[in-house]
Amino acid sequence: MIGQEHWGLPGGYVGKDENIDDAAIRILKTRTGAEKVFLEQFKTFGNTGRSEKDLSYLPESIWFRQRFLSVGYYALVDYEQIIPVVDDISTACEWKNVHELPDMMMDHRQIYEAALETMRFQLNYKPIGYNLLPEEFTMPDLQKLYETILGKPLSRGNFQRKMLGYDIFIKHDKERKGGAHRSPILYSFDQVKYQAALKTGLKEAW
Amino acid sequence: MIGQEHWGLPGGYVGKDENIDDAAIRILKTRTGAEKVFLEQFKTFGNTGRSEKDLSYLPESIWFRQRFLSVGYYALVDYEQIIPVVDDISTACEWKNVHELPDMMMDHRQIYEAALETMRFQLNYKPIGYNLLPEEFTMPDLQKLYETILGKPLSRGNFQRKMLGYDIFIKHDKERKGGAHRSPILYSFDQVKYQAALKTGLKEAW
DNA sequence: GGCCCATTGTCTCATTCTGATACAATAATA
DNA sequence: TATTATTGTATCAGAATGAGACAATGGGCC
Repeated sequence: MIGQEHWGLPGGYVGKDENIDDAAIRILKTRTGAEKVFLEQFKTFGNTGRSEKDLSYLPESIWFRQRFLSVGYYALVDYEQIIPVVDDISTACEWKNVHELPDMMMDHRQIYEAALETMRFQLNYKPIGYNLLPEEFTMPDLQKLYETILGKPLSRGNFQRKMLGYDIFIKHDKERKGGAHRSPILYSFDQVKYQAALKTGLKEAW
Repeated sequence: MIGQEHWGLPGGYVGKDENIDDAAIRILKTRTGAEKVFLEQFKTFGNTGRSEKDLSYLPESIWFRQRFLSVGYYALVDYEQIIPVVDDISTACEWKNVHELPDMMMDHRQIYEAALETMRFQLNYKPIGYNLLPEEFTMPDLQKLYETILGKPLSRGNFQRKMLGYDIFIKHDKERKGGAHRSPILYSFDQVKYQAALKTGLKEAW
């Protein structure tokens, strides 16, 4: 952020004649190039005085000197395929490792944590992996993805049992060779079932 | 709503120097008198053209002719203890039966449905009942509350087993007499455990 | 080619959770 | 005292979950 030593989460304005969901799609596309990925609103942040510091040296017209709301959205993308793009008010834009997050401006840390919490929670109800894994992947691949998001290890056997129980995969008749051990079976997502599961959810509640 | 034949959900403006959570608390208090009840943000609505009708006969300054966002909050209150209060731009404000909901302005129907969905979902993770039931209540009372929210009947025995398993109640050594049948046992919420369950959630996820 | 090792697929077992149902307890009433 | 409606509680089968075992397999090594 120009004139600030702190990083911030990427964001942008909502156009006066733009739906907020469309704004999220547009901003994601502008800043990352990503399209048609999982993108969901999770929470709106609207505390006053969100910027603790004295910002009077900045022009009054700048957004974070006025009253504003941040409608939080999070997206799931494959970071290797994404090149972050700087915007007008920033000096840099890049990926950061979640285990080495720098200090962030205003309440962005809190926003990040709310997004993470929502995402972990959603993991129980919505399938993930499409767009995050290659077209063909193995169960250990998928498990690593879940473990990364949850930040903790999962039991192999039980993970596989649970996932396959969801019945959203297409099993291929081939394995991925490589490594001095048994080869894992390759799967793809069954798009029809995957999309259906996204809508109806993986679990019933009551 | 003045000049409109349709009803709307109660709402209000956020002050320029007011946190949105505080605004929700204030508006709830103003319109219902309720304080210190369960009140939670669930979703933000920001489509353009949310009012389908031609509103050009109204002054441009009126809020729903301009661009606006609605940050949705829902509260749980005992409707017998609440008297809805009219605001400046409305002609009436009253309770409606959810099974006989009138047509609502703009996207308020959608907002209502999102709130209901969130609430039903949360039922699995957060205890409810405090402020909605009298200080002392029975398991059948609580079950009726759940059934009302979920809109479907639940099995008696299993409901009781599950609830008591949460261990958030204080069991009293008395029953509520009345009716030609066995008297149900009276319970209260254990405030410490109840509040703890509100924070940590009733279920673990992964 | 035969042996070893790391990882994977799959099975089993015990525990817990859930849905369905049954039955005994109890208060009001006749 | 018998009847009835509702409640408290137990039981049973099935599903879901956590922990662990074991066989299968591909590559490296000799």
